Amino acid sequence: MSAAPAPALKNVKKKATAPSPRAKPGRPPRALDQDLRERILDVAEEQFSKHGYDAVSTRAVAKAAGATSAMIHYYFSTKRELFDAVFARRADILNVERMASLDAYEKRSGKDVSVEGAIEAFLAPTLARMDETEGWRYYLALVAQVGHKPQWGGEVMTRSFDPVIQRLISVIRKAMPEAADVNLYWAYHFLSGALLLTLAETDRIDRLSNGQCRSADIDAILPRMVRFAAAGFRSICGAAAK
Amino acid sequence: MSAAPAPALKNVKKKATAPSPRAKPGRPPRALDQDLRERILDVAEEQFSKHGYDAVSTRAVAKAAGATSAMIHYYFSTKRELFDAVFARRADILNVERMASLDAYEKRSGKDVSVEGAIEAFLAPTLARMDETEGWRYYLALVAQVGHKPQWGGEVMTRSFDPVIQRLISVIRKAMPEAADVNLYWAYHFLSGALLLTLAETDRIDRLSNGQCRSADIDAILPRMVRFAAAGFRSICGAAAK
DNA sequence: TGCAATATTAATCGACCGCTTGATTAATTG
DNA sequence: CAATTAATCAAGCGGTCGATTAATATTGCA
Repeated sequence: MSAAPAPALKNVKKKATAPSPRAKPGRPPRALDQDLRERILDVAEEQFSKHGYDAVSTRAVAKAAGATSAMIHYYFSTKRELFDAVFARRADILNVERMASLDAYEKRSGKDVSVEGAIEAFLAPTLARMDETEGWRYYLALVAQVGHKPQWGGEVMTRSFDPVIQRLISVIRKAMPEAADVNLYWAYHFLSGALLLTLAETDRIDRLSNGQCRSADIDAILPRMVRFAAAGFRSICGAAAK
Repeated sequence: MSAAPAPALKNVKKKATAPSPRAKPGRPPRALDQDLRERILDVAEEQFSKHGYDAVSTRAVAKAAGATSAMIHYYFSTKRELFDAVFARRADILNVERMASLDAYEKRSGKDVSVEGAIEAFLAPTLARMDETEGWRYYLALVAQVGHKPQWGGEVMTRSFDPVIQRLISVIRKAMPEAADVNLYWAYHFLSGALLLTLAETDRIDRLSNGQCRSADIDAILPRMVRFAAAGFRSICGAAAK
């Protein structure tokens, strides 16, 4: 029997949902670190975003966080679980905000729900984060990558974001009661693509437009994206659509 | 000095444009391969598409192609050049088709150029390929990944696809002479995102819509995407846009 | 103070990485 | 047939990968 508690935890292999080494206080014996843990998450977020999940080693994350690679496995067990933690951290924040934004819009608009209003309520919280911190920009670019990553990328996205998307569509449906579901979903698919490419913040559009568009210029993007998508929704979901 | 010709070629390091090991017959000594080379490209295309560039090893490509890893470096020198070869192969085909499609549309529509027509001419050749072979589907999903890949992803996309995009915008401009360039470029940005997410063929939309949308159903996608994007272009580029 | 849980490290494991080497095979041409 | 050269392989290079281990340092509470 080993005396080390952490390996003991690992040996039984993530049994239930959270093999977290956090203070699970039968008796909280020590000021749990929390600090290094967050630092690891920050660094992993940046590296995954800048280079992609597969191009980043746990060693590289450890070094940049000023820790050893063993610490990463101590707090997160596997590289994949480290990624999941990175992804979930801000997804939870974002989902709360988006839901609240949609709720607020629906409440204040009463029966006068508009497609523009719903889409704006959906997009604004996310895009606003791009103007906030580097960390949020790293995270959102990571979301864009994951959304186009084969294998488990799709599952991560579905698990994290589908509920709020269904909520968005339900609000839009109030603005267009005659719309067929298939068309609503296809329209969302197009909107989603536009959003993800924006979150990626590659400077493709900057170069293509010879500097006339700046991919970080949220104030320019948000109103245009709202109008673009709303017009798109109407054109394929509206009464005129065959 | 080594007797082996291939390493000798490598030692001077890709000097000019094409260090192709093809028969450059001062005296053609053997029935040049061409066969294995294509097989390697096919396999690399599939693996890069399915797992991502960084998750695929040259050894894995070699094994799946029924060759040794040395053969990959013999034909392509480095992993990155193998990728570039994979990417360029079908990009060249696609660009010729897209240009021809836009030319043909402009010619046959005369002065009655429409936004819908231009966008259709731009999208149709690409989407049609998705119904053709597995190879094309692998390739197009790879394009979607690269378009959201940090670091050198953006440069690869720009180098390969920017000319035909400028051509598209020039045709659209004929349909909307009053449109400001900034708006045209932002509108294309949104269209591009929608297209890339479609090419990725993750089945996110399939699950989200509970099977009502199928991401492989090009006949359903093309007309909707054309209408969606055209309405979007008009809404932010049109005379009504402030 | 002692004890048990947490936090951390250095060392290590086997597998795999991109890439290179030296040699061999096979086709072609003079 | 001898010279030439593309095509191929088995083996190996130095290095990194994710993950584990055993030992130790630190802490909070009884």
